[in-house]
Amino acid sequence: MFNIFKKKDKVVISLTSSPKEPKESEKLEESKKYIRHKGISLLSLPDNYIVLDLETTGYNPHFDEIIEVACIRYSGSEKIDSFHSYVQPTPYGDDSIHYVDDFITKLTGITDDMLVTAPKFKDIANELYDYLGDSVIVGHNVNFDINFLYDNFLKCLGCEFKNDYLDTMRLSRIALPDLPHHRLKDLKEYFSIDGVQHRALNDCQITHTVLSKLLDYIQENNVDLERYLHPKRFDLTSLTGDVTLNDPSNPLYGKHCVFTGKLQRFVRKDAAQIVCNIGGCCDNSVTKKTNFLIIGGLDDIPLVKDGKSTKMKKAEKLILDGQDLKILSESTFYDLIEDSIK
DNA sequence: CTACCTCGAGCTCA
DNA sequence: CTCGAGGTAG
Repeated sequence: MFNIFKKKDKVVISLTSSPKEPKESEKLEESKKYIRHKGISLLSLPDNYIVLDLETTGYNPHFDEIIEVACIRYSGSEKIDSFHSYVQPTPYGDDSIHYVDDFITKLTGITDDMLVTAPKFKDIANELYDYLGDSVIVGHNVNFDINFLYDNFLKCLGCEFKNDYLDTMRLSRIALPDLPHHRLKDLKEYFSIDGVQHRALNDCQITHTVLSKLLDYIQENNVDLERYLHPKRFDLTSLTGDVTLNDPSNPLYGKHCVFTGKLQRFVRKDAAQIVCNIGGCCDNSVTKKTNFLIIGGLDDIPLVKDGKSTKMKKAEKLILDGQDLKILSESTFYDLIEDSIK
């Protein structure tokens, strides 16, 4: 099985510009050069994949550098082979050779001595690039690693790193939403996994164990990944009210309601539930059936310029056509449902 | 109905 | 970066 997460495909055609093109579009081309065209974030795996981890001198791919890289290739749950190398970053300071500061040494155990004889990234770039091939990359918050690799491959080889990837942190947040945190450390404890953290190869092993535990859990508990692969907006028409709470004397009873804008006191689904309990019915768009349009705040919402959403404009037109439709302010709406929310 | 955009909140990586 | 809650266009 091989799911694909939908993503806007911002493919940029490069270098077709002629010298006579106006400045405006040249600037656009220029800005596009800094967009990373990465692979796709997956939620399930093909048979072959590579677990990867980097140690770096910091968080920022722009200023910081890779000091260790490790990968393990798997076929299913079986380890095939691995790749490991220290990487020598550019030294800092004067005479004495310093590659990493105390904080990073303390965190990772990697010292200047270990990097003196290490290859630079450009020396391993080809071998690593070939090793990774077009395999799916697995890692914890793997975007971090992908971004470092992307920049380094681009710089050293002039090519983009476009491999698809699976992020165990994303998977964990979906599978175990009740965990307070989803750091690798937390999952290591949660699943009782042994091993010292912050060494690249160890972290690969830990990440792989986390991965298989998560996949087992997802399998056993029928976790719905489809929802994240094809996100759907909540369908208000699917709501069913509690009949015992129906209030035939309420003006909303038996009427069709639509919301626009952001409500102060509720998310829309909860407000819709209240309407349904009264005995009303909620829809997602203004139609010939609509009796009430409830207006939340439109200020923050993009594309609503003149203070009127398209729902509001449509409603005003229908009212002119004689439809039994009233536009309610948010506070009027609260007055109407007051009795039902106790 | 389906697809895609946008914003803010919350979080993890060395 | 991802998700959820809002929007629009076709």
